[in-house]
This record gives sequence, structure tokens and C-alpha cells, in this order.
Amino acid sequence: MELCSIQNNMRKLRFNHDEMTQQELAKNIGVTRQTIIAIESRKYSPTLELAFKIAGVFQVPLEEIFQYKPEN
Amino acid sequence: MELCSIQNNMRKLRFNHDEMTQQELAKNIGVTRQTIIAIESRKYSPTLELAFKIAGVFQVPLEEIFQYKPEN
DNA sequence: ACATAATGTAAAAGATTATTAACATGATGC
DNA sequence: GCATCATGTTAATAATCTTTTACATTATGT
Repeated sequence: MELCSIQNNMRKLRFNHDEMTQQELAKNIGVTRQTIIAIESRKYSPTLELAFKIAGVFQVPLEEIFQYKPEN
Repeated sequence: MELCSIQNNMRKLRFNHDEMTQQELAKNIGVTRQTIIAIESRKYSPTLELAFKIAGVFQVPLEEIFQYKPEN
């Protein structure tokens, strides 16, 4: 499976935030669960706006969640 | 004209980096000049990957270039 | 055993971002 | 005046991201 070039630790963050489910996170940022699944599994990377919203939910800097790895 | 919800100071950064032109920036990150124009004028926001590349060129944290303003 | 919740997979349609191409303007230098 | 460079505008196409829908798997609790 093709992976996108940006890593993330959303999954870890969800669990560290009271085991927030994909559904809850999705609702929080106003997207569908499919989008969360796709991002977590690196099927594709989110838009910049979505990335900011996710960082907002977990209250961490964007770059603490997403890391760009050009080589992948 | 509709503005996207993410502000940026690419234009300022270009001028502070030896007055780098849109064309040079575009070439640096591997997109067309149209994409730079669209982002600078907030016609739309870049993908997360593109945002990282731009931050890389100017060697500043992503959030120093792009700011999310939900209210716009 | 059964119901429920959380996660996973897949495919088509819709929305947004990026490219390509063509043409326009203003500034600069020859 | 003319050529060149940087920027701007528009429109059509291509690529990528998001939604919608439907169904599968695994774990948990009753």
C-alpha cells in the first residue's frame, strides 16, 4: 500500500487523551470517521486546515503531530 | 473574493529572503507559479505537504508562516 | 449466544487543490 | 520605443482529499 509522505501520531494522541475514539475525534473536528482512518493509516495526508484543527483538539503544536519525511 | 481560512506571510518571507521571486520559490518547492500566487492571495490553502516544503525553504516552523483563523 | 462498540476495507461521487496555457499590467533598463 | 522581468487574471483540466454508503472483524458485556 502506498503511504503518504507525512507521518503522524494521532493514534497515540487519541489514546493518551482518555482513549478518544476515531468517531469522537471526527466529530470534534467536523469530518467523517473515514477521514480519520485514512489519515491515521497514512493513506493520504490531511489538508493544512484539517491538520490545524487536529492540533487544536489535542492542544499541541502542529509539528508535534505531523512530521514531513520526504524520503518515503 | 472568497478567502481561505488560513493566513500566511509567504510574501513577507520572500522579500526578506533576498527578494526571492514567486518563480524561484515555485521552482524551489516543485510547484508552478500559479500555486504560489493562489496561496499568497489566499485563494486556497496549500496541502500540508506543500506547507512543510515552504517552511523548509525559509527554514522557519510551519506555524510561523501559516496561521489558522477559523472565524474568517 | 447475542448485542453493542470500535476499528477496518472498499468503491463511487463530491469538493478542494494544483497544473497548464494564454494573455495583461507595471516597472526597469537599453 | 522596445525588450525583459515580476506579478496578476482567467479558465479548463488533472490530481488529491473528503464524504457517503455498505459491509466485515474483533473485543466487551450481559
